[in-house]
Amino acid sequence: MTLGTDFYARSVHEVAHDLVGCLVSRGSTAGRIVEVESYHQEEPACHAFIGMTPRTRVLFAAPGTAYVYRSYGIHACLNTVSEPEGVGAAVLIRALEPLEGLDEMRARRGVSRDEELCSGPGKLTQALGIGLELNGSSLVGGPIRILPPPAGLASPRVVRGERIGITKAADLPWRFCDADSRHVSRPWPAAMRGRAA
DNA sequence: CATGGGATTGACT
DNA sequence: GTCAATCCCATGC
Repeated sequence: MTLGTDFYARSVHEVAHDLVGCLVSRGSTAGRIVEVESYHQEEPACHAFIGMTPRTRVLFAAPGTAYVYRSYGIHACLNTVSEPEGVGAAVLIRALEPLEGLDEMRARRGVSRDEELCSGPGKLTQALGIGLELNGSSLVGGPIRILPPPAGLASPRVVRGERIGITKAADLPWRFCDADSRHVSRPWPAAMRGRAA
């Protein structure tokens, strides 16, 4: 059913790549992952770079744990803790294609267009009703569930590029997008969309 | 104990 | 394109 612990206990970049096309489900809402970014403790843009503190504790927890943090004092962002336990690494879920519970999402978001519901890390947590209280919860049988891509559906073309909105280590190509989705937070320049990663 | 910054968003010029 | 809102927590005195 949901992706298991072994799926997350790998290189965080492989996990990020493979998460594109998977489903995120919470309550009666669900969406398909179309954009992610990977973060690793060895690199200064990662919250775990400073080591284990009360704030970063969850990043070092068991693979398959949800790391939810507050961004700019306003938004919640959802990550999947990856790599073996003790390594601080996670994949930030940046955008979804809404699939189920669209009316509930519209009510929570206060907008109606499908493309505005989950096209950003702070937007999708609001649309799915994910708050800081879910920090540290399990993605393997917890209130948030991540499912493999529906059988029979073509695998997405994944394009790779630089991460968005960070000031440190901004040159690392650790952002992964569905090249053909209209639901990403920032559309890729058409010229760069030609080749899959 | 005070201060500063941030993996964002939406409104406005 | 610019900019403010808003809060947790790491850091430094």
